[in-house]
Formats: sequence, C-alpha cells, structure tokens
Amino acid sequence: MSASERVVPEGARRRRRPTKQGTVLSEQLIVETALRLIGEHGAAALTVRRLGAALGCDPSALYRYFRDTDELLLAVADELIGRTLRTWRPTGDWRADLRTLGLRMHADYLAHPQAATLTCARVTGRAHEIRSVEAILGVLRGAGFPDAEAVRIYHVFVDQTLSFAALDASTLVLSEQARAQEVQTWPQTYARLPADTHPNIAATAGVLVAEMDRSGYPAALEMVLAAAATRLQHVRTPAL
Amino acid sequence: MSASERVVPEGARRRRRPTKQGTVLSEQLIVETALRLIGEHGAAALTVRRLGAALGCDPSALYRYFRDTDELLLAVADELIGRTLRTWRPTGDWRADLRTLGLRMHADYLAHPQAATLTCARVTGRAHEIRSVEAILGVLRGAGFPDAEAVRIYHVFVDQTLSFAALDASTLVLSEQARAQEVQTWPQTYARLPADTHPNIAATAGVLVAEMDRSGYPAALEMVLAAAATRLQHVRTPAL
DNA sequence: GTTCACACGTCAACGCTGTTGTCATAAGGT
DNA sequence: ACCTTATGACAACAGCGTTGACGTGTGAAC
Repeated sequence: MSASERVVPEGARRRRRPTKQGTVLSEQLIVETALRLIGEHGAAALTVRRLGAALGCDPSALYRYFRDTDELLLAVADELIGRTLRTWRPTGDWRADLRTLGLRMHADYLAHPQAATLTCARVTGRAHEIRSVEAILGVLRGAGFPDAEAVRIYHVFVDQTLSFAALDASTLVLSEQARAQEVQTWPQTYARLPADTHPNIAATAGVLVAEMDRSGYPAALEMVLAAAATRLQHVRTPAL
Repeated sequence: MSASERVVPEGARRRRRPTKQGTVLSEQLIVETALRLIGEHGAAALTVRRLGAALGCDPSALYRYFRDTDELLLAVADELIGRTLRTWRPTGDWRADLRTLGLRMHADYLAHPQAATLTCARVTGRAHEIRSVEAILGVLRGAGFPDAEAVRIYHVFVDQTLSFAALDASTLVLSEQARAQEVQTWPQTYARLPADTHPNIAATAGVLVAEMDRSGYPAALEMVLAAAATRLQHVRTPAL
C-alpha cells in the first residue's frame, strides 16, 4: 500500500476506533491539538511523535489522516483562516471592508505567532481559504474594479497582509533577550548617530524611534487602499 | 568542554591545520561553500554533513567555527546584506531609485532563500543596515517629503520589501513536491470551481491563475510608490 | 444475531538529522 | 627540539519523518 492510498478523506470515514489510550481521532481533533501544541511549546514542538503523544496515539496513526506533515501543516493554516473569516461580515463599503479584514487577519495571525510563521506563506486550497478568496474578489468586483484590476489588488492585499503578519510574528517568536535587544537598537544605536556622518538619520531620530517601535502594516495597508481608490477613480471617469 | 567554549573567534585563529583531504578551513570558506551549496542544490542541501562533505572535512569540524547551525546561517545572512547594497547608486529620481532598490533587494534575498527566511525580520544595527537607512531617508527627504512623512514611508518601504522577500523565499524553501503542488493549486483547484457556488472566482479564473503564479511584490511596490507620489503632490501644493 | 471485509491503530525498523565527548596529531611559540 | 594546545577525526546518541506488516475491533450485510 502506498502512502497516499493510506489516507481516507474525512467525509468518507465510517469506523471510528479508539486508540489504546482511549481517544477517538479525527482530522479536527488532530488540527486543534497541533495548534495547541504550537501555542504552548513553540513551533519546534510540532513533531509527529510529540503530536502522537499529545493525542494518545502512535505517531504513525496520523498518516491515516494526512499524507505527510506538510499536508497537516496546510490543514492548520486553513483552520487559522477559518477562525478569522468566521466573524467578518462585509458592509458594502469596499475600502472599510478590506481595512477591517486586513487588520483583523493581521491581528489573528499575531495571536498565534508560532503557527503564523509556519503557515503564512502556504496556499492551502482548502475550504476556508477558498471562501476568503471568493469574498475578497466579491468586494472588489462589487466596488467596480474590472476583473484584471480586482485580481491584481486581491493579490497585493492578501500577500501584503500575510507577509506582514509573518514578519511581525517572527519577532514575537524571538527569545526574550533577543527581542529586547532588537527593540533597543533604534534608541540606542540609531538615535545616537552624529549629524555630520548620518545627517538624515540624525534629523529624524525622534520620529524614527517612535515609528519603528510599531508595525508598519497599518500604514502600508492605507497606502495600498489609497492607490486602489485612485485607480478606481480613473476607471470610473475614463479619458478625462 | 561546553559547546560555546569550543569555538575560537576568527581573528584569534593561529594554527591552520589542513583536513585529511587537504583543504584548509576558515570562516570565510565555510560561509562561501554554504552559499554555493544552497545555490546549486537547493535549501534542503544545507546540512552539516553535506557541508562537511563539500568542504572535505568531518561534519564536527564545523563546530570549531560556529556554535551551531543557526550561527552559521546568520553568518551567511550577514554576507548577503553586504552584497546587496554594494552596487546600488541613487540617481536623484526618488521614485525610480526606490523602485530599483526594492526590486534588487527582493531579488537578492530570493537568490538565497534559506538565509532570507531566517534573517529578513532581524534589525542588525550593523554598518550595512545603517548605511541603507541613511540612504533611503536621504532619497525621501531630498524629494521633499517632510520628516514625519519620510520616516513613515521609509518604514512601509523597508518592511514591505523584507516581508515580501521572506514570504516569497519561504515558498522556495519548500520541498520539490510541496512547491509543485502549491503551484498547481490555482489551476487545479481554483480554476475548476463552479460559477453558481463561487461566481467571483469563476469569473476571474483565467486572470487569477496567471496572476498568482508570480510574486505580488512588484505590484505592491508600485501601489505604495503611487500613494507616496500622491501624498507628495498634496505637500507641495498645500490648501488647494 | 452472526458473519465478514477491511479501516485503522500499533509495532518495528530504516535512513536521515544536529550535536557532543574523546582522542590523536601537527602547528607554532618558546 | 620541545611542549602546549588548537583543531580535525571518529564514534555514538537522541530525535526526526516515514513506511510496511500485522492484528484487532467496527459497522454493514444478511
């Protein structure tokens, strides 16, 4: 039997057989346990053996549910997307809708930084992700963007949100002292550079220290939304 | 002897003893070989054993030069930063300068994805980084952006470039088959969704498949530059 | 009810990984 | 020429993902 034939799709499962330790496995339970493991003990804690131990089953039992660890990771990623999307409702104002969705996705991923660094870059092709793509495209096309434009803006919006989430999450995962040192680099190193050798840094030192202390995502999102709005005006009033 | 005591700083090395196969090790040679290994055989090829084999030495000999593989990767990353900025010269056209710098940084990081994913989020506070901050701020202030605005745009520009680089690099780090599957998800899964359940995806399927096949960074960069240009116009012609 | 196919958990094993303790030896200051 | 010790080699360990074989309990069929 090859590895891929070993996996039975979740919908087709009929026999639910408890493990030696009594737990009844399911795709849902495995994904939740994986997420919990990552949240409690860091991303490095997600190994097949540890996950098996946490679930009370043999590690190899997981291969009845996922072809390999990569597929398991995709399921974890999709679960995160689903949690974000579950409470979001579009209002009809495209700019406000994208703003709140972006900020919420960013925040939700940061709430699970270890999981975010592992999964932000992945295209899952699973249910929750598909729903989010459909929704965002709907918002943009409903606002009047032509198809090509809508797809391009969708791409920028989603990749920007995920990549900033991964970036910001990765700093949260650093060790306590590494993060502390990272934060202090701006006031300690940059704010003290002399004006004759580094005129631009010296002139903006105060603003620089304050700005670099927070995420650049909100400002980046605003700029992308502003550029999109400008583009929409051109589409609506062509050849002025 | 503990692991950290085993490492001798590069400057303090006195005895250069050739390995059994004749090569004379050095921090520089190890870093270069690691970069070559990544470039030739992919990120997965960078293991201590393979690196040892490529260098003609026992894997454990590397631990005389780096405390662990993480420290080795940081050394590789540091080498990368230097290479990126070395050839860039501002022309005086702020928008073109930022465009070429962003695209070049993005490309250079992608050429060494393993190092990129590990280092994109770090603030080093070292010479190369400081020079880049000074240069970018100089471009923006020279273009006429007020200090607060210049810092804000610098933040967005640099974080967006690094985060997209990390995102795109992380897909290159995936195993061969995982990446292949990721690419096929758009034509195989998304392009086949029926129009009645997923009207927006179905309507844009063709454009979607083409768009998602490449990085969103160039488009994102253009949108940020466009938003910045609009902002600059407002600053130059206040209170119209 | 009883039977029966097989889904699914378990076990053992493979080859890989990073890392370390110990030892031998050649380099280089004296 | 000696002696210290830096440094490379060797062997071993624990842990990793993954697979093939095995047996047992389940749910369906009759």
